[in-house]
Amino acid sequence: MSVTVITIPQMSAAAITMYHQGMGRWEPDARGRLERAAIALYSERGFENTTVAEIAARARLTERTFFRHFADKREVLFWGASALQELLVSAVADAPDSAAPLDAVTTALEAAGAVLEERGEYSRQRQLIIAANADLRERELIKLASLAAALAAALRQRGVPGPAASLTAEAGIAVFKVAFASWAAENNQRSLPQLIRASLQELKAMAARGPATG
Amino acid sequence: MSVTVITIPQMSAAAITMYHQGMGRWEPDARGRLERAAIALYSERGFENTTVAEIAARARLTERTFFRHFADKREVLFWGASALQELLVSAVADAPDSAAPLDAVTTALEAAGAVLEERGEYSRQRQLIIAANADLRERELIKLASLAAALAAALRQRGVPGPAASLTAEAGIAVFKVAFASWAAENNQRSLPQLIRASLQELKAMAARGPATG
DNA sequence: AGGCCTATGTCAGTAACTGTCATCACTATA
DNA sequence: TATAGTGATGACAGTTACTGACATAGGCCT
Repeated sequence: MSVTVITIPQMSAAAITMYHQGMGRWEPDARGRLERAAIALYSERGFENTTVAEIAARARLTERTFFRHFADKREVLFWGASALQELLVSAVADAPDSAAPLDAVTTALEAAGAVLEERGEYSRQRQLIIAANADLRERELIKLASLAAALAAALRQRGVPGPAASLTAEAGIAVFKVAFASWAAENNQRSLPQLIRASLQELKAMAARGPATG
Repeated sequence: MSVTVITIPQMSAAAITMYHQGMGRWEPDARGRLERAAIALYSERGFENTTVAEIAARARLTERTFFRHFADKREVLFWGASALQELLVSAVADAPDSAAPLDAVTTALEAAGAVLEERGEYSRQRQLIIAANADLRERELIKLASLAAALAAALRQRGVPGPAASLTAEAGIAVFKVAFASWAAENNQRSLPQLIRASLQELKAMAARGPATG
């Protein structure tokens, strides 16, 4: 049983500019080179048909160095999720006190959706890679689950009781999933934040309907 | 790129009883022996600290045979999910036409919950193993996602439009997750179906609240 | 009797990861 | 200015999950 902790090597900006003056020991931005090489290869020939050795070779590095930067072969596509998670959590924390829990979550998701839409090209390419492979879909789900847990925690900070917080967060993620799927499917007819709002309305309508309401 | 299809070897009941009369070529119920060995070892020393070779050895079989019965090391704990999924889907299909989508889903989940509660001891042991390992949690999430997809398809059969069906199914799964977590946490104070009903009520209340209802 | 079927064994191979130690440009300090 | 770190990478061996190909030998059918 061993837990590997990944520390991200950082090369100073000075070192990067100095390299081209012949000063650096290594070509700069190893992590970025690995990431670009991986995404290119995953796109070209698929995730399963790409070996870590090939990624490293294209980035002019060794396999060992790949695993120093990324915990595993999948994580290349997911390490950015933590930044998005922080964005979401602070958006929920900053929502006005008057906002209902579900609305606070949805507003936060709209903001995140806007960010994703800025990186539209990258987002779609990444989504294609993930959709094509079962292992990657697994990883995506656990990232979303972690997002839901973080949102639930943020809601509890706002005074929402435990189970309601979990349920609201999970429902918010469901809203996001459905909206994102529509966005990826249709060709930019509606923006991601718009789709998120629409999906939320649908959730509310669905929950309100039916005989056994209380 | 290769997809391995697992065909489950079946030994006839006759062959099983005949074995103890010295007739069979192999000890019977290889699959069951592998499953029991795996669960025992996962419980004793954890999933990561158990090798497939050890499981096979305890079951008096080879590693290769393990992979003929289970697609991978995790699948031992999840192959039963397909039966549960079929139960869920047919319960949704059989719900009365008058039932609202979300209520049809929840009723189905209550039935599944009752089944899980029968296997209470096994369910809890399995849950402990899964909770202790990230890879297993990933696998569980994708099984739940597949369940959600199957439920959504069943709802569409009932005439529920696409996005609403997805959203209802996802919400149903969220309800189930929260209820199951409570059930595993508290000591049999409330039954699983009861907890599912309570969780559903909470979802409905949450969706109804707030200013931006329409 | 002969031949097919099936569950398992045997064995060799690939590729994802991990641990350990060496290297050597850069940096801080004496 | 010598010297002692520091940090990112390389080199390399080892483990383990998984796959493919072929062998084996009971049971069954004709």
